[in-house]
Amino acid sequence: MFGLVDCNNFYDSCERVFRPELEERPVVVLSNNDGCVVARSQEAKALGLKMGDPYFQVRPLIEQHGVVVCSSNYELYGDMSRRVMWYLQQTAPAVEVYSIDEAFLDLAGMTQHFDLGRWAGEVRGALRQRTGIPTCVGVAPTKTLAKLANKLAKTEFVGGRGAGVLVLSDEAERREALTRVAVEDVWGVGYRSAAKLHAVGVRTAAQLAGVGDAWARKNLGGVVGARLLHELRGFSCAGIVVEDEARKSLACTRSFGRPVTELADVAAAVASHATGAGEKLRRQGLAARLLTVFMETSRFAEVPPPYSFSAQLTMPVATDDTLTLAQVARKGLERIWRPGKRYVKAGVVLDGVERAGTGAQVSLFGDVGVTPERTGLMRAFDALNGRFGAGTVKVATSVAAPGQRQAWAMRRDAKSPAFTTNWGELWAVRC
DNA sequence: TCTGGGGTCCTAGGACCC
DNA sequence: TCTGGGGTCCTAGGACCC
Repeated sequence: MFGLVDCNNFYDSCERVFRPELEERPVVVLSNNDGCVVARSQEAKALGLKMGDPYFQVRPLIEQHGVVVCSSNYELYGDMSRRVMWYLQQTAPAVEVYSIDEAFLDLAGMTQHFDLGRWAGEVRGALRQRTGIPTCVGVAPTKTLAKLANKLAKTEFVGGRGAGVLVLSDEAERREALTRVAVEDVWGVGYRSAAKLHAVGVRTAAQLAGVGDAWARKNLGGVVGARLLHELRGFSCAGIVVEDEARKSLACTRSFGRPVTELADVAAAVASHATGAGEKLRRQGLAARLLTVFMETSRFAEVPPPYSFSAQLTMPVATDDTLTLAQVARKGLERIWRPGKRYVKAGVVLDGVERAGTGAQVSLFGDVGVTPERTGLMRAFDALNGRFGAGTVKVATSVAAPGQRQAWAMRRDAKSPAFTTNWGELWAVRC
């Protein structure tokens, strides 16, 4: 059996833990650059605000109803997520951290000894008490069914019914649950597949489970579709994946605060993203062999495609060295640079990720990349930024010329304090 | 004026290799 | 008349997830 623990309205719930005055009010959290709505409280959902709505479009509605607006505060959400995941890891035999607000639990072997419904209820209660975050739990024989059970548990819980837990333990319960979920709400059925399914009259998860395997293979992404049907029918096709073993790529990408036309500005952003990517690698003890640098123009402007330009470079040895990554990224950027365009986003993506130090090839030319001096330099770099704050030490090319504002800097006008990760922003309690 | 960021998996054609 | 099979690497894009 698999469990799926999913935090309710996660970003909103994180804000409410430290700002209880937001309780029962409509609240939205915006993406970087205050671009889109990415999280909504129940009250905000009731007003018709949708995931992904551009802020500038829904602003009148937000102001009309006095909706509280938060810029995204990933330091806070990341830290709250770690607390939730840590507790789950103390509690369940194996945990797959699926996203910032969700985890799959491997409950194999617990079926005979525990009442899983009761156990899941205790986990919910403990999480609420220890972290302040409300959750719902689905339990079922496959991951896809656990997601589906979670969805039903959440719908009932929000509607004032149910305990926030649903266990699908036998065939009758499984069949009944499938009839209550719309096909577009099944995990793995997106916008495109839903349209195809509607066109042939498939409306519910139960009907989807009954379509022919051949049809699914042809129309739902080949083997991906076939697996989906098996999982809905109760045959597990995917196990628990412990996160660290699984990481294959890693990225740092950002939209600019406003469109950028100069190479120096895009190059500064790219150097900053290469720095960020190097920090992520070292934090996780990883090194990468492939680096992709890309830049994009706006897909919403009246300019024909292409919108995206990228170059992938192979490094002689896997590296986690910021200066090497920044140099390689710069080389790639020069290769793809086209003047006369308004760029809105750039990024660095690392592939060919491996454990640092293991399996790393030795370069024929000896001194490429990993020297003790450079390893020491990076250690000092991380230590200084850790002690005195991110960005204390930077790559010079990422810094704007004296007196100039960074053309590409992000907008975050309504960010809450980093209540749990910054000494200067700790929550103040008056007695 | 203003439309996120970080992932996974899959496909496909051209260049190039043996 | 007749021109293989099996790879990797690169770029690009589609579909899906949270």
